[in-house]
Amino acid sequence: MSGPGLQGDKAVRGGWKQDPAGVQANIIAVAMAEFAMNGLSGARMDEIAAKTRTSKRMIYYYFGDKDGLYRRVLEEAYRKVRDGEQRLDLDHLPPVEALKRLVEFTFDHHSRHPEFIRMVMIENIHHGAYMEQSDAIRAVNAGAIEKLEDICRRGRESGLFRPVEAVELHWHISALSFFNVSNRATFSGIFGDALFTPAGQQTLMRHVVEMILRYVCTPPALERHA
Amino acid sequence: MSGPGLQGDKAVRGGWKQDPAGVQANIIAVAMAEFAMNGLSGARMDEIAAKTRTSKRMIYYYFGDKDGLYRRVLEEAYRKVRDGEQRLDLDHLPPVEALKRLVEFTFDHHSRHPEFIRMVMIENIHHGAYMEQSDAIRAVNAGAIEKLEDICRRGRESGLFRPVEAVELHWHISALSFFNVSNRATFSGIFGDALFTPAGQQTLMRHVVEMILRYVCTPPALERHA
Amino acid sequence: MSGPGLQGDKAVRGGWKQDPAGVQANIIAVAMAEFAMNGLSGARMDEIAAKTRTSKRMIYYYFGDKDGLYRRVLEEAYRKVRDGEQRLDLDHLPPVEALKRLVEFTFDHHSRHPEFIRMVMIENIHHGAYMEQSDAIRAVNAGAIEKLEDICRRGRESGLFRPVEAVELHWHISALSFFNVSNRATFSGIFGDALFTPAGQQTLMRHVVEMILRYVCTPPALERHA
Amino acid sequence: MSGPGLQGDKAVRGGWKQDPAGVQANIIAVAMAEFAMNGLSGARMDEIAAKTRTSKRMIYYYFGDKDGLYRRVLEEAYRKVRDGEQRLDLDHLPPVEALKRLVEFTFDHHSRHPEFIRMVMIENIHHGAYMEQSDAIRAVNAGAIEKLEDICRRGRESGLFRPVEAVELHWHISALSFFNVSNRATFSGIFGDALFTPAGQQTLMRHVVEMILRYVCTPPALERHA
DNA sequence: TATGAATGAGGCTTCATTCAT
DNA sequence: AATGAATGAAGCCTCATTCAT
Repeated sequence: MSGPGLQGDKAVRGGWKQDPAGVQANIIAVAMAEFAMNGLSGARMDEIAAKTRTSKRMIYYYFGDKDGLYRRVLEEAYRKVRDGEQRLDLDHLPPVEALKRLVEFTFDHHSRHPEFIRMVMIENIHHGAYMEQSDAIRAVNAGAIEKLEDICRRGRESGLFRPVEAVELHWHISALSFFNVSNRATFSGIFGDALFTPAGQQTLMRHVVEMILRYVCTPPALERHA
Repeated sequence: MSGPGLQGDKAVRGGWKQDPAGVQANIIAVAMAEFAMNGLSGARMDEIAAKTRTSKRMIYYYFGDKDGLYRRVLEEAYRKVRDGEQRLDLDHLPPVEALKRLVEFTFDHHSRHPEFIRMVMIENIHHGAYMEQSDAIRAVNAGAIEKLEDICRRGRESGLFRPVEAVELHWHISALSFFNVSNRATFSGIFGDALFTPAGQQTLMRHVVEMILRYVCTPPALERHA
Repeated sequence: MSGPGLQGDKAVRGGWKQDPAGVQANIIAVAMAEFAMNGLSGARMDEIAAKTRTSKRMIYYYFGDKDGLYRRVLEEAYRKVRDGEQRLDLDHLPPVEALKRLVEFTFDHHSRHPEFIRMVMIENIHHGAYMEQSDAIRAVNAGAIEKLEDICRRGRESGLFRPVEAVELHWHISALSFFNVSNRATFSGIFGDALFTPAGQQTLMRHVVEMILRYVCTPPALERHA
Repeated sequence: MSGPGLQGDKAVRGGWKQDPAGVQANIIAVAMAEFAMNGLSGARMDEIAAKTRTSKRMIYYYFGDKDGLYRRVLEEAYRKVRDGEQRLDLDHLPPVEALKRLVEFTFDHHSRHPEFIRMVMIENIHHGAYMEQSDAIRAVNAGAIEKLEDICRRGRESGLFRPVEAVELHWHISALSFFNVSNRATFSGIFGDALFTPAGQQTLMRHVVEMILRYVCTPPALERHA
């Protein structure tokens, strides 16, 4: 296999027509859509190649094989989501407000990035085997709970929060935000889609925020933010 | 064409060697394990047949094709889980206790039936397309929230519960119980598996119960059950 | 293979419920429709059995295997058609009239028995291999040209006909009558179906009669019968 | 998906080892023999592939599936036959001679191309369903009766022909020429093969020509050409 | 005579991947 | 860097037929 050397993120070079970074980005975007839509074994290399602006050969050239492509797409999915989270600036907000904002953001962000949710679902179907092989994914997620740890610390210091583990709190927030997207099909298939209309989602988000706050806050906080 | 008609649930008659119901049950059990393990396109009919006590041909005889088998397995997964829930007797418990028991049961039950969780994940990967075709699945799930509705009603009548929608409450309980199993691989891959040790799971369950109760109960309730 | 003994054409016996001859006739009728519709390899034993008033096992009991059933169906197809021809009484007609009637009858009869035409097409697709094995079919067709021989003889004796071979004349009549049914699909697909409307078919039949008469008759005959 | 785009008719370029046009032609030739021999459902893709200079996979690459291959083979069969007809130059002959030549050519051509006859038989067994889907086949056959129309017009203008429809005349010629090949097996099985020996065929062809001429010509023509 | 269950062989098709230029 | 042609392994499914009662 004669893979490429280093493919920097630098795009178009000089007056060339070639654009390795752009081609790779295009492949990844197309592949993410296909994997998210059909799963790992459900996605077809031919289909991916056809929707690409380049050829099948190039996919193998850049990513080695289907698994390599999948791994890279999974990495990018995490990267994109974590990048989005980085732009949240909560340091200047009081802890309750900050937590409220974080939950709202997570709930909304997940619902706006179903491909990410689906990539994670797929990775779980595969028992996390690909993520395990990828240092990049672990690196990308390293700072995922720093924000929450800061909020928890500040909340506890101000006496508004009970002592709760940041990781566990992240688990709660994730569960509610993730399930909302991941299980929409089956849940609405059984119980109707009232919760998934725009109005239903808004209410649901408010309630999720409230649930988290009621869980974290010492009793008096409830009155202030419900 | 060459499939069987309706196959009653009556199993072995007299000293027969033939046992249609048993053969079908065996196929379904094996197939559930394979589908849960590998997904719909990931599962192999050959593999399923090999692990069966019968032959590939019989799978097609009874279930038509791979999709037909999958649909039937999905049905059975739902049926098994709902049957388990039916055995819960909460009517004699006061509402807070009943809700506590229901949440614990759900959390525990889901964690004890990962194949069910995985079948539902897979069905969601497929956008709920197979469930949509199955009247049986809708029928099986019809009574899924009756218990919860009863608890909510009793809780509100006794003044202990705020008014909450049973379906939405079911959503919250499901989200927390489902995510615990469905996303275990990726979550522990990123944040470690502390939450998934036996001790971690017990703590988590307690916290999930508390989260639900804090959400549902009018303030004084918290002291009584936290 | 434990085939049946003699299955006489005698139908229902005494007060029995069983009716071997009727069952066989039913099977043959169904099978003829299926073979005629789909060809030998295209027809499905399951499909045939399902449309029968009996079971698959009985088909094998009576006819041995698929080929045996096919052979028997082919025999019956020939028998039915030749039986129809026997009912034509041409002896009392003058030869030109008799020939005219025979051609009209053949053309019409073929068009009314497309299953027969299709069975013969199918047998030709199979290079006549099954007919070759069947003494019954040869026997059934033995007298097929006696009528025509008689007409030719009478025509020639009366000076109205040129000397023509009865077998060859049969060939001409068959060709025109057979093709009309056998190639209807492709011919009308290419050239439209004007020739196959009721009006078109009537004209065509008149022209076929004329063509045969012009071929057979000494010149003056034309004026009399065109 | 993974099929080729349009494959130009340009064959081998330079010193290539690859030869798409040649490979396709080879597949078509082999497939035509197999389909003609065994029918559509009777033909085996494995058998076809084995007799090919390439692999089964390439058949699917170029033709999609068995039906696609069959359709293409049917197209080529029609194309080959119509191409042969195009090479007939009848414009310079007087109409009676031209018609005679055309009938002789058709009779002979059909008997020299039994695969074509068998493909058309098979297509009729399938009720013309594949031809219906193929614009190519309709296109190929578009000009099939132009020659005959010209002959009829010239014959009528010279007073030698009665007015006859070219399409219907084509039907008569086709019927006699087609049946000669299509029903040879059953006809000779019943009536012997005297008509199908070389001598028998020559006589038969003369008689078919005579039959057509007698049908078309005004009376005096008969003496000149019988 | 009758029937549902069972079967092995073989059919068609698709997949990710590599080659040749 | 790029492309159409080519491939082997393996997938799903169907068929005529027989068994057991």
